[in-house]
Amino acid sequence: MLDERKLKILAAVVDEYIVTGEPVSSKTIASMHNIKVSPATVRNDMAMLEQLGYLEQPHTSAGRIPTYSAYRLYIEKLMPQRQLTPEEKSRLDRAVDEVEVPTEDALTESASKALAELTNCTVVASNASPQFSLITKVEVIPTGRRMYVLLMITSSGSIKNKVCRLEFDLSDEQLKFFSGYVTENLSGMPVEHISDSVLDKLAEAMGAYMVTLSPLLKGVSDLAKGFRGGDVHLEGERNLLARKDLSPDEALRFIEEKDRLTMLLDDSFSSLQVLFGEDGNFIVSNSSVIMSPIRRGGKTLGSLGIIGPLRLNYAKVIPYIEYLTQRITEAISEDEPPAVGMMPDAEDNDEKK
Amino acid sequence: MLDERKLKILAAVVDEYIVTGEPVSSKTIASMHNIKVSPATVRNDMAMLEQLGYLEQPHTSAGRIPTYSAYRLYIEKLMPQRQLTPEEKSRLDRAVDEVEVPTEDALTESASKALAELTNCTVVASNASPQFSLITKVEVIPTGRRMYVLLMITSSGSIKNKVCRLEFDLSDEQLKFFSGYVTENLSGMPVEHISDSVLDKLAEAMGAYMVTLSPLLKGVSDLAKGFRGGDVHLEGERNLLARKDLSPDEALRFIEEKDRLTMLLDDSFSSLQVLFGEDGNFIVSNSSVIMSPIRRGGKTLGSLGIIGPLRLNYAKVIPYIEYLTQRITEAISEDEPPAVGMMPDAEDNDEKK
DNA sequence: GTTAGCACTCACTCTCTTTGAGTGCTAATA
DNA sequence: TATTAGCACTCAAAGAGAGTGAGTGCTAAC
Repeated sequence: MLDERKLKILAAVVDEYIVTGEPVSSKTIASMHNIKVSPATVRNDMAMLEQLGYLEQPHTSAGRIPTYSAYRLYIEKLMPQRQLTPEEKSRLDRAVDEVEVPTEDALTESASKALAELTNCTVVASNASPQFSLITKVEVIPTGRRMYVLLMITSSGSIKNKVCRLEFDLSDEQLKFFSGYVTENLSGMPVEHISDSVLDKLAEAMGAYMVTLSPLLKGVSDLAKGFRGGDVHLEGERNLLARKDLSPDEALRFIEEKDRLTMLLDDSFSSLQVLFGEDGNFIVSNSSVIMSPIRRGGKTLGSLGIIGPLRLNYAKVIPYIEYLTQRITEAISEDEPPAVGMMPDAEDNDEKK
Repeated sequence: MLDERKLKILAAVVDEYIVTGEPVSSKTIASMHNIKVSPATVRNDMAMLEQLGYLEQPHTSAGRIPTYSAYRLYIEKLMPQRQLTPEEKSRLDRAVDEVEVPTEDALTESASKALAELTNCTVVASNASPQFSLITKVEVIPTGRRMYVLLMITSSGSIKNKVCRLEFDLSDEQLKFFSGYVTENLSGMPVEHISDSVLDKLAEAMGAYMVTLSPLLKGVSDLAKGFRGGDVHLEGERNLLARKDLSPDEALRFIEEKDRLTMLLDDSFSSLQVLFGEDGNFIVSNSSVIMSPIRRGGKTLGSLGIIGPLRLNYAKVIPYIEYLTQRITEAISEDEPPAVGMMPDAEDNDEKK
């Protein structure tokens, strides 16, 4: 039913439409070097492709445009398989290699910037699963009268802080006790497990200190909440808003409600995934979202991808995304698993240059 | 030349235009209860006001719209003087009072949110002068093998952090030495004074430790740079982009280049200031920026205001801004001056309830 | 199975007309 | 002298045809 030529024609229509954004006519297709038949034949095939749901006409006397099915088929089978050029490769490598401290977060951030720049699209980075984000350390630092900065660090490399004001000044011992005790008890724990009940137990165990320190515990709880709920971060929002083929209203809404994206992503998808802004979902109409996972030890820690117009240069962009996520995946697994609850004590290290 | 009636008519035109966005006709004005003359008379006055540069016509057979001069006059003299209702007052008070730790930054942030919500405009908050942002504390915290979080806290209450990776593990003593030494030497210093030469001196003085710790000093320098350059922060960007009477392109550009706003603000303006998106400046055309300073000890620490359409409900919005900035100004000066370089030692404090 | 030929469709563009809100001017009025 | 009624005038905006041409589907010939 879908013989070679029809597929070739379909691919040509998609290619052409991606470039021009105009409905594609049989004449245009027939004039291509790799198509050796007349416009009339192309028309017949196009009519067939339309019946099969791959093409549609805005109106009777117009050319054809691809349907979502066409894009899906195109991405899966039809599009030209491109290799990254050495220049592209080195540009992408740079984004990964220049990161000083290769945590998941830092790598993703640097990669996002590069990707946004190279594709002129908006980059989407999701920290899919807070259950894989473990608490590494909790620290309290005095900063002025009765003011304390509470610091929480997670295994993915995120740091959040919060200023707490207490009723009392705390002694050095108290501070040390608190951070030591909390770190010891919480480190290695997934952020999303920090519930009020966990903290209540902690408070009980602290006994005498409790009254004094409870505002700090409250702070810990607030910080943990801040980490929870898969973050979705966008880079280069302007690229989305600036596109004239996307509705600014919808784009704005997407940016505001970006967190809802996590729900649309297959819970622990293990390879590249493409979503379209169709009917019901909240993705901008006429846009596509391409996401690729960042994995470690069989688990999907997060994902990186882009949102762009439906008529996107998939053949160019997809290899970028695949390469970057692969490099990041490598980078975080070749690094030793992040230390958990480590509290370096006063051991003298040799200091060779 | 500008008798009472003409001013009344001008005010009425501005009021009406702000509401409808359509050119205002003589008939509309004449039908208002506080105007007791016929359309013909209004027309005569309007012609006069046009000659004086307060009104203009989009085309011959249209009504009049206000010019920038008209808005200026309106804001200065003409607009109705409104008192805040008790509800409004309490809503604004809440934004200031609910801030747990009343630093300039935290107050401004909370106020921004409230203001954006109440006005449906985009809120602009500027931290005008980094020279008034003093370093309060620098701290290093170990977080995994050879990884350290560097923390910098300023007098305005901002906290920034950076992860550094070293070649060696540091002992507790080394860490303590570093943060103590750096805090001692930098605290009280304006962030913008942290230059490479200052740090070089510090490095020299550290002598033996230097080689080991120099990546940390580099980190300090990076952090200080991050604080520098008067921050302009926007809240509720969507309100700007969503407005149909403003160009999305320009709005986007404004959001991206928001920092340029500091240059347009009078260096140390001491009372409410209104800017319009005119001719050359980069402010969105047809928009107005209203900023009011936040001061302390005769110095302008920052400012808070909004950017909205030219046809803005000034009579409502300006009192909001004035009230909020005044409350913030009070809040930060009634608080004791922020402790500088304080490093609480192990002194036992009494712990009465 | 492919293609040339041809009638047909329909968005787009252009021009022309109509409409009506709003003005400026003039002459009458208080 | 200030105000107003009356009227001619202007011009953007909306609507109505008419013409154009890119593109199609169908049929019949190759």
